[in-house]
Amino acid sequence: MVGILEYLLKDEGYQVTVAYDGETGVKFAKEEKPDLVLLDVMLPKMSGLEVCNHLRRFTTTPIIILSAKDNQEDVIKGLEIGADDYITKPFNHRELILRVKKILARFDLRASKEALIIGDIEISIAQKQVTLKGELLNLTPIEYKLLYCLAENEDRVLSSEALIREVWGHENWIGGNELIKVNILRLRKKMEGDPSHPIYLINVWGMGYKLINPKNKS
Amino acid sequence: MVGILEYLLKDEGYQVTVAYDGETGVKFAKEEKPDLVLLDVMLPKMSGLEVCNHLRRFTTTPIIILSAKDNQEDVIKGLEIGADDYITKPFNHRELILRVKKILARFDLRASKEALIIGDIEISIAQKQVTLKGELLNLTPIEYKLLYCLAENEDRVLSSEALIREVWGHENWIGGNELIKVNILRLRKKMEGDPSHPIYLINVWGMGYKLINPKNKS
DNA sequence: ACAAAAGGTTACAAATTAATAACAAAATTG
DNA sequence: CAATTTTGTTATTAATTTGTAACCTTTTGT
Repeated sequence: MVGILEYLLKDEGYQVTVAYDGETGVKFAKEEKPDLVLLDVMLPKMSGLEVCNHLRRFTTTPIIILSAKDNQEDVIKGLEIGADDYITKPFNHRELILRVKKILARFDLRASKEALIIGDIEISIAQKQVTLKGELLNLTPIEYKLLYCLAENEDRVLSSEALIREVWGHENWIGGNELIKVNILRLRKKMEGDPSHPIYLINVWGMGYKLINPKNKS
Repeated sequence: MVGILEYLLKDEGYQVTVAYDGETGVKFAKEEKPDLVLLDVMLPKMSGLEVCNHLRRFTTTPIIILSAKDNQEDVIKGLEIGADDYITKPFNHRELILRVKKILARFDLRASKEALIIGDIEISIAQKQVTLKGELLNLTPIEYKLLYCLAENEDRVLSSEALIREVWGHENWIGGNELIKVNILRLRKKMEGDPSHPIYLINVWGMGYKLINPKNKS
């Protein structure tokens, strides 16, 4: 049974950790913080319902319960305790995958929305950090603000004046053009493969700068 | 249909307000701020999905979608838009009540976890104690609060200002940056193997501090 | 082609910021 | 109330960031 599930899920590209009894299951859940728990109600050492109850004390990770078709009571108890969905055995393989996907999609929605993504650039607002192709860029606060400001206005050209106002908060054109030039350069050095031929941070002559997704042809 | 639902829910002790079309539904939701919204996808004037979308603009109230069994597309769309659960028609009365209870319980739960776990750190809220790899850390009240605050926002960078507000309750930026620095140092001395090279309590230059689980590669 | 304007690059000094240590005030404890 | 612990303040040092200015390159209009 565990083997089938493991095979099915890994085949879909998920990373799977298995436990053969409730106790180790809870332990793994604590350690690894999975995105989803698949839980059989019939388990050695600790019943699936106990496990479910236990998990809910320290996490809101979605839990799907697996139970025999003739054991609806446990399903109902499980949902009461805080499980998110259930599947009855024997189950259709496709249905299982579908449910897993659905639940994950639902819970994904809450966490995301906290990032701006432009091509390979990901700006995590919560972490105040930027990754490029998964690698962390070590941006300074000014650089971060500048990039964030441009990212919010993807494809739109922002004038130096506008940037000075947005990023520095200077109303009176202090620092002027030099400030922009240097800091754009600094950003490019960190995020462009070849800073002399930028593909993300583009200058429009006489107008200002814009951030683009190089994969969007236009 | 509406009648059945109203009867079922009132029978369970819930206070129910009904609306027969999307527009008035949204209006009521704005006015009465319900704890839960039950939403049929087939509605006059405004589709259930539109209503869902609209509600999500001003509230995080849990939303359960009702749809016919042969209309799974709308369910998926609904979940994408931000619904929390769905029930297919025709539905089992007991199941409906269960789902409602479960959703309400989950949204209640957020507040009342027993422990926060981040890597090897376990913060027992009831006991106000912290263990690292099972060993008890002797934290002072301020240190505990600081760690707790950071743990609640795992991975999220908190600025010194935010921490001063959350931990000390000072609105007026009293104590300032120094206070944070020193207390971060004190925490690190107690919980980091090598306080000079922290693996949990990380600084992001110019931004603030965050607590991370070093086992989560990212 | 040439000058003017705009953008790119480099180098450096001033200003911030973080880590750390030492000390004094305040709060707890017995 | 004295002793201990906790907490806030200040000072020092090292590292990092940031603005400024000088200089070079590209674009544009004549």
